[in-house]
Amino acid sequence: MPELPEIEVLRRSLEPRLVGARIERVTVTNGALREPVDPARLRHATRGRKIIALRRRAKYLLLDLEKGITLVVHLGMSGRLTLVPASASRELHEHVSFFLTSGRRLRFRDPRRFGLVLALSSRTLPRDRHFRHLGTEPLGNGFDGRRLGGLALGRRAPVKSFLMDGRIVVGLGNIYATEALFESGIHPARSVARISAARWDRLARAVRLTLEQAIGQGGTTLNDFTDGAGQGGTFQVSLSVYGREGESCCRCGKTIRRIVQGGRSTFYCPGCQR
DNA sequence: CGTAGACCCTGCGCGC
DNA sequence: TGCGCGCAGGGTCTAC
Repeated sequence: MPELPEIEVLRRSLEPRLVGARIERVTVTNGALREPVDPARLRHATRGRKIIALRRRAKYLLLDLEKGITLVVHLGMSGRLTLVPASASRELHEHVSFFLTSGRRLRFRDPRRFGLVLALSSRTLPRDRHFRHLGTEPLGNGFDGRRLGGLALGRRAPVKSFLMDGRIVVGLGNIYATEALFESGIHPARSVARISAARWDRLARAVRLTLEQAIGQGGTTLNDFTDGAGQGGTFQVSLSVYGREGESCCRCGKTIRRIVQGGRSTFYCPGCQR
């Protein structure tokens, strides 16, 4: 479900409703997520605290609480975080819920349980093992072709795998890595050792543009992504190649192909991408 | 060191 | 209609 644009859309939708709210009660109905949730620890770290800010790092949503605690939420593949009335009935796969003093409840639902909910010290969070090795933010100031090309030095990986490696650049998953490569006319299997400076520039621009447009359209809703109010996005209709195997390329008319890289589907146009 | 593959888990759509 | 299969937006660990 969620790559950088979806998490950013979620962050923006929740921010005005959550900042200033206080966590009153926490329930954990199934703590068997990517890492087991310790209900007592989670309660102790969050109960009674006010939410003071919402941030995003990579695909992690960060809720800063009073007294130096940050509540970390990752949606994995199928996670959803929504704000509902406290009295709303419990959904299937609603694993963790934060009841707020405002009479609402922040609901974490995640059928596949690849997601993550944990409380960390805000101060040491950058050094935490989940964050320590994360690469550069593609919407940040320092991100350009030069930086990207520099990070590729000494590597030979296919450019698609390189873009999806969170130690290099964060936030790009299967959809947006695929789309950015189409936008920049680069074949996904091309080795990063064989990409010119001009192409790194084009790629960095395409990454930024694709992510910004997706955010502007509320993210990509293929099956189930929604923002914090349950609203879906529309970027799926703007996808040029992702999920379009066998269709004609919107630019050149050639048939879009699907290959498998690192166990994931990659879609590309053999006419436009070299 | 960098890279490829297996694995975690549930749900859905497809072909038979 | 029911069943088995392959596939799905992420991340981590292992073996080479």
